Amino acid sequence: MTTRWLTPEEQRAWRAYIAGYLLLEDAIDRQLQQEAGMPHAYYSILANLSDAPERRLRMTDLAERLKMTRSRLTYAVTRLEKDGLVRREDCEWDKRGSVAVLTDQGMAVLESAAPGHVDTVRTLLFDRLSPEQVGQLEQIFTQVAQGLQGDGGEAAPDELPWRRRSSPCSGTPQPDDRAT
Amino acid sequence: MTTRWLTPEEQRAWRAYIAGYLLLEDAIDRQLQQEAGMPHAYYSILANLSDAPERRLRMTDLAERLKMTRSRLTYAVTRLEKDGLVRREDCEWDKRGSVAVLTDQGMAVLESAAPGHVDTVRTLLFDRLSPEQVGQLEQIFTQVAQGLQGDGGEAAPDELPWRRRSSPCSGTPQPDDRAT
DNA sequence: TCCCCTTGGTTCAAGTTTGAAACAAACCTA
DNA sequence: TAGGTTTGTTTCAAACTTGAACCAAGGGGA
Repeated sequence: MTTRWLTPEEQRAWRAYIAGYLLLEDAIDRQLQQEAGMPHAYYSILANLSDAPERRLRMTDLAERLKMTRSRLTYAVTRLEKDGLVRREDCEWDKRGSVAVLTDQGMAVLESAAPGHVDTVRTLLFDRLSPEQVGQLEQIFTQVAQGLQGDGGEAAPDELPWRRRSSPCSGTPQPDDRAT
Repeated sequence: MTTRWLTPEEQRAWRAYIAGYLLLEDAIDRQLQQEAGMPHAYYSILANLSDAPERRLRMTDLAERLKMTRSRLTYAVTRLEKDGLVRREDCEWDKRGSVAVLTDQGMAVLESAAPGHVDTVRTLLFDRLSPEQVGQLEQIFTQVAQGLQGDGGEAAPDELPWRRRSSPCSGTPQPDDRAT
């Protein structure tokens, strides 16, 4: 099949997208590095844990939510643990498991960094978009993400027995926020 | 000033965007790594050079176009040079300068990798978007990027004398394509 | 129960990225 | 034209990411 190249419109969109997200991620990374001493991905780990029940999540769950590889997460959590922001605990009913828990210190760091981070995201992104564009952005990337993870199947996450034991290693999502 | 947190709509958009671009970049990187033995950023270097007049560009110009730091580019070009895909030459009228040139071999590698890459971008992104969404994507990220580079001022790049000497170290943009 | 296959996590080496120097050439100004 | 600043590029160490092993432990099934 003879390659279907990108149309001029697609090329422009692609270029704009690449430039935009590179600049945006760069700016966010720098801001967080300066004000919180960690890259965006690490901040996201803290933010994600803070939203989870009991501030704890199993490594694999966390990795999946953050779209990180497990080894990357292992490395990151090790660093955050050294900094005292996260603690690792064993999962009781699955001896293979490891649970990352946000410490009080981690929560404190997160709370002190959050305003600056949110402000950056707002200033650099949302303040420049109309409400309609915010909706379009969500719609576009939701479609893209679905195609990329849905591909695998993602069996409906219905009642996996161990997810409900009284003292869960990980919990279920929750809409709260510190902006990723 | 008391932080203006993200609205629910903004939160959803932000989360979708983060997940989407992480998955997308990951997929693109893996595809290129497998089929061309290099990450997306490196492919972009080749693609960008191939579009430039005489397939050559000064390091700084290249870095700016690709939104890369200079040191990152230095490292990348050194690697590509080892692979024989790019060659470095001295800039004649500015002895500080260094020019990256795409070799024939580099061009060949690029051309063999392009179809697969474009196909990936198309399948994962454009085939999932309506024509309107493609336009929205461009518009949104153009606005974002403008805010991020325009901030610095970016004095109108009017006639810098050396840019026009008969045998330019770098040239001017050009709309052609191999999908970044 | 004994195997074998899958799953959850970590480890290790190799490759990349970052940011802060270090240099050298080009520019400007007095 | 000497001296100081800016610009173009590389270098270096430290941090981060990747992917391929590796090591349990869990889950069947014969």
